Amino acid sequence: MNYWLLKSDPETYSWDSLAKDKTTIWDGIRNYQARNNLQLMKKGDIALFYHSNQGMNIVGQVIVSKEAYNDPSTDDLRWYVIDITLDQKFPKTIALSEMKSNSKLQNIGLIKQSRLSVMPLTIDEYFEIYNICNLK
DNA sequence: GCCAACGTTGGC
DNA sequence: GCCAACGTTGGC
Repeated sequence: MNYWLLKSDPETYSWDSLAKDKTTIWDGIRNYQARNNLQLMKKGDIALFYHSNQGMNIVGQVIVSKEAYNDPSTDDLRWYVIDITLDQKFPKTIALSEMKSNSKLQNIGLIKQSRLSVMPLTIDEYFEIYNICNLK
């Protein structure tokens, strides 16, 4: 089991859209590093869902429901997609500013490489965020 | 709306 | 293979 973080501009595809769809194809990745990460994702892996530009916070988590396959929205065989399925909306969100000031989260791609849209998390990083988002 | 960071493209 | 020019992303 591995842990990931997926970034989405809510103007393009928001958590609310996923809440209606339940499962969606994660397409449009046109960056090699993000693509390489996509290809490493296994069915059952968990990904935190981050809203960029508007919100700038983590709102919930999803499960990888189908592993990487060729992006059907293009003939270009370089690009891949996965399917994700809604898992859980968090009771509490965590903002980018909170993550930036959390000493345990200084190495996550969100902070170190702000343009990367698919990135791995360590187990410790994942649970640090998960626990904050589920605090009573 | 601005701009830093970064990726891509194309001329040489 | 280098690098300037350009485009895009995303935080502020």
